Amino acid sequence: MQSIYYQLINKMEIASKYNPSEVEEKWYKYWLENKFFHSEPDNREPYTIVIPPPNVTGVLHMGHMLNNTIQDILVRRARMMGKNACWVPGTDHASIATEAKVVAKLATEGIKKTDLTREQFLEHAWEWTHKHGGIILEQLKKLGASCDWDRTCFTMDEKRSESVYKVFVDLYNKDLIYRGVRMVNWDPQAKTALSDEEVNYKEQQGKLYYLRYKIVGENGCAVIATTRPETILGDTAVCINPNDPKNVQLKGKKVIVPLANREVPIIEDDYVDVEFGTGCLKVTPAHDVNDYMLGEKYNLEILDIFNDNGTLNQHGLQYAGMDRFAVRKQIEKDLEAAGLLEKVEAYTNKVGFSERTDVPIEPKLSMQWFLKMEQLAKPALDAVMNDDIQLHPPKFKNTYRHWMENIKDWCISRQLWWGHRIPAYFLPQGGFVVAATKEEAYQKALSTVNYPLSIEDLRQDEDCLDTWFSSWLWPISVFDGINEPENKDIQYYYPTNDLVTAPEIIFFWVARMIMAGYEYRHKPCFHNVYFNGIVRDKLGRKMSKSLGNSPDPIDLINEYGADGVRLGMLLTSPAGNDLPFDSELCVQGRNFSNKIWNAFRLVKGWEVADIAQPESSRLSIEWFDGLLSKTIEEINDLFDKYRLSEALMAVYKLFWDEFSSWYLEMVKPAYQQPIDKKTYEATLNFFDDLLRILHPFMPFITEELWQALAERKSEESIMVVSMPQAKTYKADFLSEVEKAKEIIGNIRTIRLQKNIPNKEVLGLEVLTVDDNSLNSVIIKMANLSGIAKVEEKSPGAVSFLVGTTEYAVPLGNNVNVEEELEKLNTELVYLQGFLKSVVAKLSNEKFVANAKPEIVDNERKKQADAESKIKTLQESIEALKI
RNA sequence: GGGCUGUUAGCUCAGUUGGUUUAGAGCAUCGCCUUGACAGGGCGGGGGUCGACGGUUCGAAUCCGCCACAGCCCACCA
Repeated sequence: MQSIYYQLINKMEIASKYNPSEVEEKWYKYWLENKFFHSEPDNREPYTIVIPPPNVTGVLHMGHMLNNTIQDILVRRARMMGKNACWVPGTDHASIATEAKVVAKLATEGIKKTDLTREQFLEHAWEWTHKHGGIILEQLKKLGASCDWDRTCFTMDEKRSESVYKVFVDLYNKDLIYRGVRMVNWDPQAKTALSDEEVNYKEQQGKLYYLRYKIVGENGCAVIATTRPETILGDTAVCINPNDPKNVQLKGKKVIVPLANREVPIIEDDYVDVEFGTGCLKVTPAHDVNDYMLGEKYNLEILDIFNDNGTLNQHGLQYAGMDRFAVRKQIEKDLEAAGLLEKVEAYTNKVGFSERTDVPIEPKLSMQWFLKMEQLAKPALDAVMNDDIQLHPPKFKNTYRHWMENIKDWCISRQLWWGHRIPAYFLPQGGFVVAATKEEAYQKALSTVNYPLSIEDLRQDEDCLDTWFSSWLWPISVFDGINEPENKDIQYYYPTNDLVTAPEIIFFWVARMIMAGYEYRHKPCFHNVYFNGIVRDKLGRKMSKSLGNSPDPIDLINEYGADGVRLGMLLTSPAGNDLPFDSELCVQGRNFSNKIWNAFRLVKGWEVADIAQPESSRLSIEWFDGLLSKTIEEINDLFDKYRLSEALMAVYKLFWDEFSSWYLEMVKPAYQQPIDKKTYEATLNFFDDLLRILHPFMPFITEELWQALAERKSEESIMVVSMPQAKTYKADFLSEVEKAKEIIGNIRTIRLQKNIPNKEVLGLEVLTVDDNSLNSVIIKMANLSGIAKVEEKSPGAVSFLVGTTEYAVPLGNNVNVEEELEKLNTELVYLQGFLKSVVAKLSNEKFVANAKPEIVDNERKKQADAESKIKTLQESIEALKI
């Protein structure tokens, strides 16, 4: 099959433009059929990446595109470097996001979540998941992702769920999980607690209300400033700063809460800012984090005035049942009417909003499950600080350390149904047991209670676990390393090698995975973390659905080809830097595809004959062979440093500038002339090597051309051949070629300036005794009749310097003396300026005394070179003047 | 408010313990070329007092101080 294709493409007129859509699907299918993506443990060194699981019902956006392109490059390269590469794909159940989508979908059908039982709701959720799930994985295939699809996981599939329950029970048994009343960020719309990380603070134009609290047994008032007058119904104290001279008269008194008419004490704490408002603070322990801390400290009563949906409860008195914001408006009027409102000022403050529902969050006391973090954080912090786990770029180390050193306990419960239900079972007469299954819980319960108990008496906690509580196990759970800690896969693939993710989730996910890794495998879960930037639009705005500024990656792939888009994403994307995306970048990627395609057309179009190899071709091959090795070394080094964009640029220049613009031109036979066999074969070998180096970046076009480059057996693929290795090369020879290129460049410039067509053959004189081994190449590339060694250049020759050697192109009457003089003078002025700066340096005694000897020697050499060049120039100028 | 980054050509970025011609790359821009791989091309050019000001040094884009601006993270004064 492959050979037929090979013959066809050889005979056929190849199209002048590369058509990606024709080839991409074909090769992806070919790779799948041959199971090239699949990995099983063997004797090779493993290379493992686990995908950051996208939301199960999500669709591919530009961020995924960038993230997965990088992973695919790393995986494909590792595979070609001889490693057993395994990239595990999967999806995340994304409890809040998915539940929100299902609720919204049900709402369009007129169904309220509260009308459904948990089981009914979950049926809808699973239906939704099956319908929309996995789309994103299919989209990943379009970009060429070489994931081991046989290993696809879902955070809520059987094994992953089992892992979650096991870990919960284990941590509970280790006394790291506890239940407690805490002030949480309550989302009254989603009716769930949110982590601090899920709250966005926004500036709001609000009001600052000054309220009068009558002093008990006196005529006076304490005036208190607040932004939230509705919370006075939950006030259980008023607090002043003990060092505040303004409020000494309040010490030890009691005041009456307006409207509620309750007496509350005045307490003293230096938490209160003397400068703010009146220096008096109302304390509402149930509805403000800081007030809660004061409440704990002074043992104040806690009065919760809200229902879960943000309306007021019975403590809200006459306002019971009203929404919190309606109450704020009403209470302002009522206070005013009662003469208890001193004044109202405009005030700008920051209010927390739910990341998911965009509703103002309500600090609320609530019974939640927590995971103690201090003990878990310790090894995770050390691992990053001592580089057992390296962050790329390393600037994130500081951020990481700061968070880990100030870590707070993780609230792991969420008031949702879609997710892993907390495996805690309440007993009929109080207390609870924690166990992975209801049966185990029952057994455990029987041994703790001394009353008759049936399994139906157990009531499982209604809440779910935070989504991250399953994803923090991901590098372990995808290999089933929690359930079967000794299994072959986990032993072989763990620790994974690289993690590629966005810096936004360094705490949500990365830090927690590291903790889980040490807790459950006593090893790092990966060795390197590569943070890709955030994809922004041209104006620097984050791409988002609401702004509508995000292109659909699939559209881009259709327009520019997957390889083109991959290149576009990576071209200006150093690790950790945001990527201002512009489809122009994909144009550059597509143009490069086309360049490769056309280079292939050229080479494949050559007629091969049994003729002698020209000297220039022999030299060109020697040169490119060396350059290839040198560049491979550079690329390897860049990959070691995770500088992927720079590695890509090195390959890009190697192919475009060095191979296409120089090498191919050097060996190209004259029009309709054949090429010698030796040169042809060397060129095909170079092409083969270049395609291999390019493959991780551009998998499709490289496969297409590699298959067509030579006759291939079936089941062969570029993706499983080895990456070219650097050989030793002669650096001197490479720099000699650079000099030859400079000579050629100078002659080209002369042609351009004198309007001499490339077809016209020129002569070249060189004023030196040294031989240049590359004359044959120069003659060919510059279209020269020959190179003559002379002691004095011809009259009417245009000269130039390369290094300290002077070259001259005789042009007869063609020389414009004025122009020539001006050009030479410009160069002379530059060199004299340069010489002056060098001489100044060298005549500075302190420089000569203090600088390293090699630096001084180098300056002397610069001086000699400049002097020699100046002399040559002056001679040329004199000669022209005659 | 606290902390961490950063500021180099129109744009995106390199610049490796201070010295390698008077700062580089890709893209963009400009000029010229153009039947023989490729106009999605070739060749050539222009463009930066390295954010500002001080300091250390024989020598600073590079080290130190201060300032300005930007981005991110943390906190969240009622």
